[in-house]
Amino acid sequence: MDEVLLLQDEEERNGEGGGGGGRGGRVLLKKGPWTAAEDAILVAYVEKHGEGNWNSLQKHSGLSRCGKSCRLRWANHLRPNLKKGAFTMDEERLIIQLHAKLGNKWARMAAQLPGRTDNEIKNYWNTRIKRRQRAGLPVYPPEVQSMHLLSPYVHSQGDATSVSSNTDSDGDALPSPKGQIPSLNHAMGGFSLPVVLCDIPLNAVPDNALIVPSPSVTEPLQAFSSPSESNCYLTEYKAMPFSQLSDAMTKCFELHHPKPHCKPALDSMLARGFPLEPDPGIDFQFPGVQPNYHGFASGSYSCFGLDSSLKQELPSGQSVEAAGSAGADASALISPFTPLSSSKILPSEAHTFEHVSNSGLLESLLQEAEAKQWNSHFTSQPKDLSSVQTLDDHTSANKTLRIEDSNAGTRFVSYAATAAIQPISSTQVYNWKNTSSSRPTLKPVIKLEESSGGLSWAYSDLESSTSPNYISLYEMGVSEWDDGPAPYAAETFAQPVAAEPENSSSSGLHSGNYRAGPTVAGHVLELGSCQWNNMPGACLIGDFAADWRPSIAATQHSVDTGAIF
DNA sequence: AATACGCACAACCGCATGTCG
DNA sequence: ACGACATGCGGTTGTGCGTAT
Repeated sequence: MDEVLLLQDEEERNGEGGGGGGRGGRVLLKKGPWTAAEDAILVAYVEKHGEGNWNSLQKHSGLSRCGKSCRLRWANHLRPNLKKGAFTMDEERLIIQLHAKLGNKWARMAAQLPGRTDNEIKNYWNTRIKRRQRAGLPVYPPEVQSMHLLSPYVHSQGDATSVSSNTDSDGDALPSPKGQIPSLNHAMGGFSLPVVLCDIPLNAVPDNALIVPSPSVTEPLQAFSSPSESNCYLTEYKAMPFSQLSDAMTKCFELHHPKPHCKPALDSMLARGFPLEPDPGIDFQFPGVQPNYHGFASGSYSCFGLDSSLKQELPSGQSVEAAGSAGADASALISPFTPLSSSKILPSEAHTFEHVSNSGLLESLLQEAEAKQWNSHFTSQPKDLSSVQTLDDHTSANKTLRIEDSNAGTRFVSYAATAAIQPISSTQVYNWKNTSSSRPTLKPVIKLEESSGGLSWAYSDLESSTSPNYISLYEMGVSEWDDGPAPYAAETFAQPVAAEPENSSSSGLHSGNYRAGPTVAGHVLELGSCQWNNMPGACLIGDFAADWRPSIAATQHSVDTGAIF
């Protein structure tokens, strides 16, 4: 290779800052690969004088290299404790996770990979990872992808959906996503479902819940990062496209689920949780086929208990045997909770929770719990969930059960259903609860239409609409929870600011803003926070006509979709 | 055998930031 | 406060090698 000779004045023009420049006349600076002799000179100099003063090094070592080049050579190749060779699996995993978290902050990533340089990591990413894109694979593995789908700094580019605070908890600037979270969060409204998931035996999961615990998440939500004695570890999960569900699901459980007692339920969960069989006439491979149309299935469920450090005692007589009998799912939901500690907390002392929480969402959730005043239904006799859901709270997508058990301590169980409204390529989706091969009956519950006066909504009997601007929400799989699920699904959908939907037969036209309900999307899009929405039970899958897309893109910050129990 | 291509790696370049006088 | 200098970071380009055609 030819040597490239730079004159000193050229170097200055090249932004070297003139380090050592302008003082020694014309200096020939070599470029290109380093020779062993040059390396030896550099190593000897650094060993004698230490790192730094790179321009001085250039002047005094006899190397015809600019200081910058010396620093780079030292940092990337010559300094001690450099780890050579291919990245290990662990390192690769870490890189992916770090990149999902930090973006292209190679130096920060390198700081967490001892012996590795930012350049190495950068090269790794630019080659191996981008190869995935060429192959049509997601940049991130599904669990990581979903994990960060709704990270507060993830934007939908070019629209009003930015939820970024632009700073992380340390106040550091967060990277622009620059499409790093690609299609999953595109402008159409990649709001989906963040989930806080605790250690819940899978057999506690309702059939119709779509739960993908992702314990690979390395950073538990702050509010519950250390429930020392409980099994309440928290993980976060975001919804993911149908096309990735099965894989991710399997991986998450098989690879990561740390609680052996959850294992036995895996098969049944998989079996009953994912009969997402594509209609022969419908292409569900949307990400590749129709990049603008994605379906998200979402559902989650959370429970969280109090750590014994809270030291709250439950007075005698206020215990509950949280066992269900009236409804199979209800009992399944509640009874399998493994005991926490002996900690107790009174409803009136729910604020105690706040000291472990910095989440406004959680706060409201707890307020809700308090508002319920821990009704006597639940303290005295087995209940099915529907009896606990009697509170007419149309303002929240979350319902919180307070479960107090003299043995198991106090738990809050929050559950909700949230619609993951995405444009999908089909007008119909499947009820994954239905394990038969036949298509379940879909119940459209809402029809949204845009008119000059704003958005109008109506309960719809149509299975699908031919209107160019519509959203139909299909209720999916809540029958075991409630005999008549449609009302609540409808009631919480796109609530107008000034008026609640009146009843299940009403319809109305509402101009102006629609209040984003406290569902996931609302929080994500408005507050940039999404940590405390949890939903099991049902998911609503929206059908979007293609023409709806621009409108939604413009209004999704205020039009929320969700369903509550 | 010649060529094209992809890949991995190394190095460079421009810019931003920090430090110091 | 300002400028000069030093350093660090991230994007980009260059190079060599292996493989496929």
